[in-house]
Amino acid sequence: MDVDTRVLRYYVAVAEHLSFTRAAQELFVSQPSLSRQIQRLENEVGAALFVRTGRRVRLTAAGESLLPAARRIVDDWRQAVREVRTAEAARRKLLRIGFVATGAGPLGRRARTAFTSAHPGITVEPKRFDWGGEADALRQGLADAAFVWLPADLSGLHARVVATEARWVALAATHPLAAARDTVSIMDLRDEPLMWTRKAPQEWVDWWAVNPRPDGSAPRWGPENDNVEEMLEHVAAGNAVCLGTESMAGYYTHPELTWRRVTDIEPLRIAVAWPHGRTGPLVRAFVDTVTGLAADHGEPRVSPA
Amino acid sequence: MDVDTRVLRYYVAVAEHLSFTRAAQELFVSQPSLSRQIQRLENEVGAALFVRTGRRVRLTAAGESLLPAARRIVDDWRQAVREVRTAEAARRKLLRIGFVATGAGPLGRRARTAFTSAHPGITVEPKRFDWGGEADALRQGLADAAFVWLPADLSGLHARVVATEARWVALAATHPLAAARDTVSIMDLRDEPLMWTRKAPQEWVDWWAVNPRPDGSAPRWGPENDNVEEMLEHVAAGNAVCLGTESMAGYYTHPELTWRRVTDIEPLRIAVAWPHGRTGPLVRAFVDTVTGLAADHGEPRVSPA
DNA sequence: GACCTTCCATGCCTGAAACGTATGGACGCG
DNA sequence: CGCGTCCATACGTTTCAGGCATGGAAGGTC
Repeated sequence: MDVDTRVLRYYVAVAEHLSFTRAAQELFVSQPSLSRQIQRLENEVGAALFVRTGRRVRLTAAGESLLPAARRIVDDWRQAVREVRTAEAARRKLLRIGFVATGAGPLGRRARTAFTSAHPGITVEPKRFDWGGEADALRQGLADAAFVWLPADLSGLHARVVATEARWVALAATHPLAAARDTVSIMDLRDEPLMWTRKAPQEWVDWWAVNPRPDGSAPRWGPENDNVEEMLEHVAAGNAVCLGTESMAGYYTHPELTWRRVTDIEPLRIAVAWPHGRTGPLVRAFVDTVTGLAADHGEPRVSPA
Repeated sequence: MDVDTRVLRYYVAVAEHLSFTRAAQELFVSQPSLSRQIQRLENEVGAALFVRTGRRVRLTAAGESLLPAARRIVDDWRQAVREVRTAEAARRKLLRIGFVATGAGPLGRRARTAFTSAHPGITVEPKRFDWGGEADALRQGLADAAFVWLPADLSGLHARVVATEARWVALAATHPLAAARDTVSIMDLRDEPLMWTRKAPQEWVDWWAVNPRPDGSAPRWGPENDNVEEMLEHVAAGNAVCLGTESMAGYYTHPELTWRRVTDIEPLRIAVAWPHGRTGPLVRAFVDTVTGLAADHGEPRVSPA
């Protein structure tokens, strides 16, 4: 009689991929676990939802008819939670700004101070998320606005690009390249194990890793991590190198770490983003503050993608 | 990010009763467990849903705003599951008839055989439920039609009273009343421990127990049970007596059990019931079969309550 | 036709969470 | 000022989702 929305998400994912294996990868669960959850659900509703015939999976009539309800419930709950979280923040006079690592760098701090002096009653609450988490945080109502690092999934969001930052590479202080060069080329990093994360989609990881490289080769992959601190720990320990932003080179100085500018890869584009739908006046005011500051400093002002 | 519809039902129940204790009773969970679940939910959505101020519970603004979504999701899922179950039964050419204990007695069996000969391709599947479970089974799509023992919660259902049955009492074969009387009065049972169940609502239990008694007294309560078999085991063991129907006196004969007619209490009314909304032609045909047979034998034909 | 790959299901173990019982603590009432 | 009511917390138990290892069936290849 009862279901968890998690199970409904599983069901929708399998229905969309028509594959347990691929759905399990997308959902970050093991394939056996997913199989069992679907079996449980089928048992609960008293009908098979999928026909598994060897290497092909397809929906049964029951599976087709239940699917819209599953999507509806998942979306309904998502939206309801988002609204409650947003309303609660508004009630507490909070403006929650999501970001990753250094966010928009100096622009973020300038925006925060400018906004605070213009709206003295409001507390601006910076909220740090794991790699690729800022955009989801907006969709889940965990932040009111965010500095999103592109590329990112912007569905359900408005976004304006407000800054770009050159990319740098972090090396262990003892790394040969640190001594040899003031700036490096992406091809200098050909054989270096590069950090990656499973928190962000593949597209995001590939963009950061410059995959494929200009010569068509693939990067060598190093350890996985969820956020800046973990990443830099690995780098300082000499297990890998990582790409980051110019701001990160300034913010995360560390005796065992050396930053070098990478000259021949495209810079990071940073957008200020906020969710679709009714947004409070504070969000609009913050976005305007950011875009105003960005324009003053010659940053591009771009329409949403 | 995820919720179980169970938790949403808990939330709705607390919101309706504005009391954790009473909601817990209605939900058949302990009050501490309910408190924990609500806390979890509040933590999940990031806002208090209730204000607990000593002996009074009331909704917060967040609680008010989340409530419609919670109701919507619970109902949505209920309905979706009901439709899938019903469609699956139709696909398998099944007509599932819910009942409790002996259902409508001889009328039920006559209806079944008549229906089966008129619809040879259809399998009629009798489905036995625990006390008070027939009506819920209809709402949950676990049966297509049912013989419902009144009083019952008929919300969401159509119902027609098709039979009445005199009530009898079951006694251990060794019970003094069994030897002394051919029929008994409800007041003869004043001091006998009477069976009861927590599967059915209080109103149902009270009606069966004739509570209050004609003289205003309350029954003496004996052990709890979920269905006929459990009930009669207790009675045969001499732990209690129980009220039942005339059919039960005929169906559940047992060397250690004696049945006696109770002369001075109102008979059981039995309705054939089916869910609101689109129903297949089979359901309608079955209902017509039953009402036709009931009319042939002089049973009342009554509109829904 | 035998082999191999692919993909879902099953068995087994582990960790988290939901439940119940017992108990604490705050408020209202007599 | 005790007493009852009602929600929260503590603790032990059971249930269940998750991962890993493995089985078994379907389809493709040589």
